[in-house]
Amino acid sequence: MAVKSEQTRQKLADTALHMFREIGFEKTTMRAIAAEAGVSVGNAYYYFASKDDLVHELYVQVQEEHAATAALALEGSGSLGSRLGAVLHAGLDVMAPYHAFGADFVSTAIRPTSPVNPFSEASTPAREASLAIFRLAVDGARPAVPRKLRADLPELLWLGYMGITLFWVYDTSPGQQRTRRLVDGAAPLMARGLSLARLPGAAKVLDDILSLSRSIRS
Amino acid sequence: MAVKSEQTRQKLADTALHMFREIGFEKTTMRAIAAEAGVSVGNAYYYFASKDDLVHELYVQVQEEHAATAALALEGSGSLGSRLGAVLHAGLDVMAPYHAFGADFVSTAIRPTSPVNPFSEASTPAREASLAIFRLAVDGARPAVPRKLRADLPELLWLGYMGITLFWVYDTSPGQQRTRRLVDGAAPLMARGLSLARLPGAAKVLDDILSLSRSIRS
DNA sequence: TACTATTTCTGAACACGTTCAAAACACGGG
DNA sequence: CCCGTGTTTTGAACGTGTTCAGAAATAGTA
Repeated sequence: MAVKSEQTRQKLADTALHMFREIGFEKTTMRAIAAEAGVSVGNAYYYFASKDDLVHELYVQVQEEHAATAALALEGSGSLGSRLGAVLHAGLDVMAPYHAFGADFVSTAIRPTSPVNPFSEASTPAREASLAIFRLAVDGARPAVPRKLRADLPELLWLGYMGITLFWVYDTSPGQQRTRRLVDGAAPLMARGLSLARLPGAAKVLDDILSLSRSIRS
Repeated sequence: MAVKSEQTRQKLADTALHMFREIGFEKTTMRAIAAEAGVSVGNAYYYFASKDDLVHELYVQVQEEHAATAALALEGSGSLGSRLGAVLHAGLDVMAPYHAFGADFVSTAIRPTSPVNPFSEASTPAREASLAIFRLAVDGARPAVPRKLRADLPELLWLGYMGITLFWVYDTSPGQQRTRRLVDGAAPLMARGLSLARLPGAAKVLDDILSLSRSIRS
């Protein structure tokens, strides 16, 4: 029966995620996961091709949770700065329990061949969900974001989110408050920077940044 | 005799770096390095505490070479944009032979506890040398960089260099030409962006960016 | 029920990075 | 010459992620 199979898979995933959170990446060995889940090592590999695959499972779950809480925070409308801040803080909230795990996570995720890599094929659904959140934040902003930016901004913001996550991983301050301050400072700053689009001198620079980012992407 | 000891160490380092370049990180096993160098595995560990330590050796060497070639390119003076471009291109030149190795390198380097980590204690000399290059690029720029930026800019540029390296690792275009284009576009753009410091509207934003970057750093 | 095909599961085995007790070596002082 | 001390080197052993041949359970069909 397909149900039993799904149960084993779930049990493995749940056990792994729990152990990652509680005792970290290295101590969570495949043998330990299998033992804790009550199956053999080989069986764990029947469901997950690698330990990285289990990390991917964690990534997907965190991303889903982020999308959900962020969508809630984005109901109604507000300035781009405040909306961006809400999305970023929601992300930090969701990741918080995994901070100790962060370094190992990033080190795995950054490998282009890893399923955990945010740009990888395997991460497409998670990445799209995350991008959608930033699109929502941009589209619902009042005053509205300049039209010429509206298409590119979400992706750039998502990229910035990756950067902030990186900063967060390195942030050993209590409660990662430095990252919180970074978000509080950067979100409105970014929004105000964009309003420079109306200054004649700055508009040209902004245009160049946009066209560079477009030309690089292909 | 201390000479023989140093010879063994050198032989191991040379062998490892050569193998990293030729056959990649994973295939370069400690056993293979030891065999190729004509010593036992245990002996390799007498000189290098870990495989990461050997990667650190590579990092230091690449950094030294970068500092040397960049210093050469910075003789005389020129615009900040062109000087920045020269430094960045010099970096790409030096790293080029290791592009295939890049992913594994970054994945190792990004782990905060690794000796390869650019922010780590072990990397302090290499990091300082690299920072010095950017300081040189900024100080020798004509027209001169606005005074209030001169202190912070080198570190920010170095950080940007880390970002470009990350981009380069992911860049699978032939000869990493997309990264080359990125440098060609971003270097003058950055310089022109700074010249906005004189526009009254933009100056405030720039000030805020600076003070944010300062407040975050502590 | 009995036979086959498919899915699920097992545990031994492999190569890896790393550790360590002990061997081999170098060398100055008696 | 040999002893003793410190340095250098060895190779077996450990625990890890991963693989795989085959066993066990299940599903499907007659």
